[in-house]
Amino acid sequence: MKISRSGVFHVSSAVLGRITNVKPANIRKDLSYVGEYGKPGYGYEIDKLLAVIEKIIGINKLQRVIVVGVGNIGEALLSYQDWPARGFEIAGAFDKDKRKMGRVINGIEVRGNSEVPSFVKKEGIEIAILATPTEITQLKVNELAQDGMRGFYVFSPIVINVPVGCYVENIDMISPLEFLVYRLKNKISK
Amino acid sequence: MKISRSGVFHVSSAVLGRITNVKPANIRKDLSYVGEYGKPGYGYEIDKLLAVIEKIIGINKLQRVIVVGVGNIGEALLSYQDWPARGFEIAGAFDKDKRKMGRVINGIEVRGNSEVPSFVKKEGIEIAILATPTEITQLKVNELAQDGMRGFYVFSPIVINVPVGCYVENIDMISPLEFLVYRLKNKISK
DNA sequence: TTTCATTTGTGAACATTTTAACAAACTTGA
DNA sequence: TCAAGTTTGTTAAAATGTTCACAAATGAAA
Ligand SMILES: NC(=O)c1ccc[n+]([C@@H]2O[C@H](COP(=O)([O-])OP(=O)(O)OC[C@H]3O[C@@H](n4cnc5c(N)ncnc54)[C@H](O)[C@@H]3O)[C@@H](O)[C@H]2O)c1
Ligand SMILES: NC(=O)c1ccc[n+]([C@@H]2O[C@H](COP(=O)([O-])OP(=O)(O)OC[C@H]3O[C@@H](n4cnc5c(N)ncnc54)[C@H](O)[C@@H]3O)[C@@H](O)[C@H]2O)c1
Repeated sequence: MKISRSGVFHVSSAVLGRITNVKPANIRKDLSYVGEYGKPGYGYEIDKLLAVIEKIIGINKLQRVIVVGVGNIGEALLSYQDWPARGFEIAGAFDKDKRKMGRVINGIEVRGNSEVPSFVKKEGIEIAILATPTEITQLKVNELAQDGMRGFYVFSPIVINVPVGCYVENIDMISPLEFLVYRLKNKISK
Repeated sequence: MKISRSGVFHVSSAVLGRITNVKPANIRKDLSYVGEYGKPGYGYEIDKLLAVIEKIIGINKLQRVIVVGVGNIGEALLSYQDWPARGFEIAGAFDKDKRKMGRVINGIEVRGNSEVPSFVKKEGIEIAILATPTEITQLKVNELAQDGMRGFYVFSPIVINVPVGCYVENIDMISPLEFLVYRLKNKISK
């Protein structure tokens, strides 16, 4: 449910709790850690709350990233329409495969691996999304760290190591499905 | 690091901890909750440990699922090569778009929406992966629940409600990227 | 204004998770 | 067989996270 832009300008922790399946007290406590944004008897101003949260996360200004590896996942990412709404822009895409280089997907040109260093330097980009084959992902991260990248969002289901000053987030798209199987089997409502 | 099938047949909590960045005591405690599989002075037999875990999760036998919505993500899922290694098989795929129906991707035929009820009944499938536009995902889940589906793996970044006896797992592919931005900004090593 | 109904922020109670520490159990090699 | 060296499973302590409950603050209505 989109509660913003629908004639409602404020929201209580009770309502937020109903929407998100989180206990209201928990929501209030969490928000209290980052400041006091609510008014007693009224709730939280939605626009203000969103702005504050986006500022805290750091997605209040557009984040430009590159995609490395334009295979199944990489292509889906390039074709994704909601990047701007989420505060991101895919500034460039790279693949080692000659058959993919030169292709333009959703307005984004796929470049060769060798262009990475100059591209990210010129564009001032620090975050890379990796959708490369699992076997080479760690090597690729090492390489990109050398090129000055500092944030890595990795789709390979492995533990990735990075130098100090660099940060990595992993996503394993299959694990939640395994967990679903487990819950189904054991009737675990969560 | 793949530690199985490499001449090593057992592994200690210390080694598992190094690989996964988890404290050894934590690994031992967690494993102790599901039984006693380790030998003092020796560690855990890798094959046995894997078998036990797969059995507990329920992925020791092949899990057959359907994919609903063959767009960017849906197509990437159909093309994914590692489903068998992970214990899954995509038994069928469905889309409402006539242009996608009939297409065969990675050996899987894309069928029309209307075929879902008979297909899942005949094939005895209970789990659906939804890669549909965010706006219609909840509706689609309701529909599939009517058709007898009991597990839903949802790619839309929204809270999904299901009837009792049904289970849902969500994956928001963008949130981890937002968190990466936050960590980068605040130098949070995790 | 004043009253009534809401809703926040938080201190304290309660619950869960993580960590450290170590006796007991096992392997290995002599 | 025995002694030395590992590593487990578990207990208890410490740390972290969640929930309750309520005074204080605010908005809305009269
Ligand atoms: N496809 C899925 O649905 C899916 C599901 C779960 C996990 N994953 C994981 O996501 C990752 C990517 O999967 P995929 O299915 O998109 O793989 P893919 O094989 O379709 O794509 C990999 C791409 O990386 C490119 N590449 C290879 N080496 C490169 C290099 N050195 N530099 C730049 N590009 C290079 C390849 O040319 C290819 O285009 C894998 O780790 C996979 O396990 C994918
Ligand atoms: N593409 C990405 O990289 C990405 C990233 C993050 C989140 N997501 C989320 O994943 C979901 C799917 O995204 P996408 O990019 O694959 O979307 P998409 O628009 O490319 O694909 C959606 C598919 O669903 C089909 N569809 C529509 N209505 C249907 C119906 N009633 N029954 C069956 N099929 C129907 C469409 O024909 C289309 O093929 C969305 O919720 C999106 O927010 C996607």
